[in-house]
Amino acid sequence: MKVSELAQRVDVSTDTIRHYVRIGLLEPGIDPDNQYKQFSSQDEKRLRFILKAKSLGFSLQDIQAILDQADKGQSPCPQVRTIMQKRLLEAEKQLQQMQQNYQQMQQAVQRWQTQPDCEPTSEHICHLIEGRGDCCHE
Amino acid sequence: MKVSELAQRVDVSTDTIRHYVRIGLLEPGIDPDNQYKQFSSQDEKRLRFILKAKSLGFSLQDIQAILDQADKGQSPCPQVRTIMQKRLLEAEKQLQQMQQNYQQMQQAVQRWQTQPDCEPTSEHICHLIEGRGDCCHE
DNA sequence: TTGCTCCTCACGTCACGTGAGGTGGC
DNA sequence: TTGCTCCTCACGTCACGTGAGGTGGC
Repeated sequence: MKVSELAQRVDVSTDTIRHYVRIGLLEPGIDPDNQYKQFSSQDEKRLRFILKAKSLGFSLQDIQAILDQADKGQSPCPQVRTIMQKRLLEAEKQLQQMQQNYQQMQQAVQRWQTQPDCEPTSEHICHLIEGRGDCCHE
Repeated sequence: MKVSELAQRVDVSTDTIRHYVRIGLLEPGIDPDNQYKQFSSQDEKRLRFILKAKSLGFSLQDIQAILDQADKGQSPCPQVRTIMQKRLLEAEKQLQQMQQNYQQMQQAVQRWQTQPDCEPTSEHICHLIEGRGDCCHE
């Protein structure tokens, strides 16, 4: 099948598929007459696998390594477990970081509700961002 | 002061400062003799402002717009409030997304604890990623 | 002269998205 | 011929980090 058909079947953009081909995750056949890519049902399975792995937090590089291993006929499972551990730790840190940031943002918005708008001075650019306290009224 | 001194004082890398200069967030003077950048204490304040704004979730583009407004002598506060609303909503969505992903990752790891490693087949690349059920032992 | 700092390109990161410019299929 | 799809560059996104190759200061 052609790019657009595959794209429809698995519900991704043709650009995404082209990207995966570009970086070697997918290797479709090529029609020698017109250079059109020919995707087999194996390619479709491979693509679905890629998307599933992505949704579990693997990077495209991770997935490349996993597929390489499997293509060699060896079990990718040990690698999968190792990488996932790493990604899980990273995700935890990121999540905590995001939660902190989010709280800070919320708190800022709350504080700002009782603060007026002010003109910038040579000392302060924006009192909302720079901290609490009043501003313009000397 | 020179790049490295400023970098030390506000605790960022010289590369970060150079980046901000490159995109116009900072506009230090330049020593005509040696092309060295000369940062004033106003530049330092500006940099501290940038970092504070960043920590509140503003993008560098946001900050550029805010600084432009303030440089014109006008109050950046209304803009600041508007942008923050937008960023807050975005952050909320991202946070929820990350939380969902994180849960999925955790659940996957749990399931995998009772699943063995298996060789890839023409039908399956990695049963861990592809779903539940057993694999190799037909 | 040595070792440190400064400088400017220019490319890499991550996972695509987006033109531009050209071709095949019906 | 028209309108749609396909193709390949090649650059943009975000906030820097990282060489490479060269220069100033002490």
